[in-house]
Amino acid sequence: MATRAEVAKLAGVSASTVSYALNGDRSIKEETRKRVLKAVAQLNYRPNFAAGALAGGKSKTLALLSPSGEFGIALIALEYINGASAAARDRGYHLVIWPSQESELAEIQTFAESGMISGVILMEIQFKDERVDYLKKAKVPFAMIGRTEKPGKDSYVDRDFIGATELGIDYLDSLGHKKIAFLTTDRAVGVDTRFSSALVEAAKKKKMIAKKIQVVNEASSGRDAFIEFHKKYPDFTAVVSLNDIATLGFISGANEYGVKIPKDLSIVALDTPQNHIEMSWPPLTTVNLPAFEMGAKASNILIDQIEQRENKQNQALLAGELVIRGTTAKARKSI
Amino acid sequence: MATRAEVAKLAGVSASTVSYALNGDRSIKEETRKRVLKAVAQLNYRPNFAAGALAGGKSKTLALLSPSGEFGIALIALEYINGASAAARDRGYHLVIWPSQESELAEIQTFAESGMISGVILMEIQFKDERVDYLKKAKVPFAMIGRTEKPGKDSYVDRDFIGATELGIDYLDSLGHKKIAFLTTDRAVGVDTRFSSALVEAAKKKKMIAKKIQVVNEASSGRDAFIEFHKKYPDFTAVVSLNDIATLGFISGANEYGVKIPKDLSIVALDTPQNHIEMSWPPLTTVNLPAFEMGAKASNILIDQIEQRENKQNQALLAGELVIRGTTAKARKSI
DNA sequence: GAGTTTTATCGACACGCGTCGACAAGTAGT
DNA sequence: ACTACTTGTCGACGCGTGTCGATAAAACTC
Repeated sequence: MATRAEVAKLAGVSASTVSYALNGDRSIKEETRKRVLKAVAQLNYRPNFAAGALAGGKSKTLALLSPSGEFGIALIALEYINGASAAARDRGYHLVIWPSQESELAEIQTFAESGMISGVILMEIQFKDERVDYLKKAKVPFAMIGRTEKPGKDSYVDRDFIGATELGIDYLDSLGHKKIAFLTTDRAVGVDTRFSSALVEAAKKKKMIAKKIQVVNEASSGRDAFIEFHKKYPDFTAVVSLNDIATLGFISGANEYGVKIPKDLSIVALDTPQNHIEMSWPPLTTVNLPAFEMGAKASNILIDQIEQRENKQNQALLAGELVIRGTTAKARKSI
Repeated sequence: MATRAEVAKLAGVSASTVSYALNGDRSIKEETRKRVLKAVAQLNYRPNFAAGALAGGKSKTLALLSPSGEFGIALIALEYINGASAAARDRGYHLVIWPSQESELAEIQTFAESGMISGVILMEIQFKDERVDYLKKAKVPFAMIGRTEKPGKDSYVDRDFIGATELGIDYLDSLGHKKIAFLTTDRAVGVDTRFSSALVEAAKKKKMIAKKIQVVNEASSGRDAFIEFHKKYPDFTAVVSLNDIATLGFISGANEYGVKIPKDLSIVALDTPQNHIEMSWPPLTTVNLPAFEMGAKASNILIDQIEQRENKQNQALLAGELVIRGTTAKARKSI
């Protein structure tokens, strides 16, 4: 592999000039720069990663902390990872996946100090999240996908819950649905309640009746939810789901009981990653979760922060778009 | 962050002695080593990553090439990533996710040469895979999850197709199923045919009738498959599925047509990642795909290779285990 | 006990880059 | 014409580690 010195020789300049020509930290005559770039291309030169990190103290590597649950990384994480990884690459950074237990939190700091890592992306943020507190104390730059109860000035990317629910509700309203139920996992006050309270608000605006059905993140729970729904709200015509896996179970339940989707019952899913949509039949109408974009945005925000562009926006909310597929239709005339 | 020099001073030895004490490349008096380790612990010293890479030419970083399909990283990839990442960490390595287009293949080589990457893990291996050819030519160490038609001495981890299908078939046999269908995506000769031909063999051994139903990797295709199955093979009592997503559609179809699972029809899925199981109702009986272990094994094989432990086994086949859940029961008495 | 090998340690250097200070040449202001 | 900047370039140094050669001490050999 070519080194800086070789490029310098070929271009007839000094080694440091090559550096400046490439990084643009000092003014360089345009003609010289061109000569350098030509030499770079000719030799297929690429700055040595380790040397750069050593000399400059910048590793250009981001860590994505993934709380490894029972099944490891959560499904949705895939698209975050994809987005974050692609955006990082576009800016000359790398993304390493860091399956983390809580016990390993201290390790992150050590690695950050050892130059391995420039910043951290966190997912599955809790209302109160000790990881956030820790990283702040340790002065490791970080960005969240999701947000804590009071994010303050911390960097984050999150869903625009209000926008997303309104997209779904307004669409159901336009189809004539007036009595709906919604599936949610929220138990106590926490991250999940952001969605359900936004939904209640949106429904109220449209003068809909919206009843809550509690689920957990399992297909079987979705099926139970259908049974509950079927019994308690026989005259309801639509369901909004805030949990992707339960949705699939819910549809199974409907199939099982002979309730036709979308003729008898419409379903809109609000928090379903792209990859899950292909797994349902009929294909789900969703307000899609722009997970790829969220991951990408998280990377960009984090890199801005690392590079000290403090003027830049470091918080973002993304709503997603309504994508009409096969689980919604006009409300059947109410009984 | 503490440096090697500080550790040396505290331990009362030279800097190089610290190196040798930690890396064990030269003999060190046991007492000295202990003193060094104590100092290391005391200062919470961790060798600077970049410096190590620069001096030693070893970056201790693995790249996992993920062919970014339509939806980015494939679902199953998650567990591979988890496993590979965890195993890498245990051996002091890092795993970066590399969303790759074919066009970027050359980039990998450059990065490998620039010291950024020590080796590559490949997934979604094709029978003929140009990436494999490229990496071999470029002399970048690599390991495959899956394998090419003729892997030769290349490192790989793959499923034990024969073992996995036999587990599934033998179980169905023990339940009295004698006429089965199987869902598969194989069209031409390729990776997918490994599974179906193993299945045909296993069925023959048990004197079962096994009919093939062609699907593609979509839920709707699985539903179509059910309809085909229902019409063509009304007296068949079991289905083996080799495609996870189609399986879910197949079950939807069964629900829709009032065919009760497992009473009327048993289903065994052979290639279903853990994360998909939770999405079906009833819960799927599977021969589980040990994806985490496969990822971990791939890391370990690759690291062995990078560190030149050539004596070690560099190919492995994993069968998985039969996990009985809710989609299998004794065969209904045949008509 | 002289010669030889082994063990344990040290000092020095190289890896390739970022960046600071120096300096020559050019430009602007008076 | 003198000073005061600015622009463009270079040489030198340091980042923290791996590792080679040298050396002193210890352990064998006959």
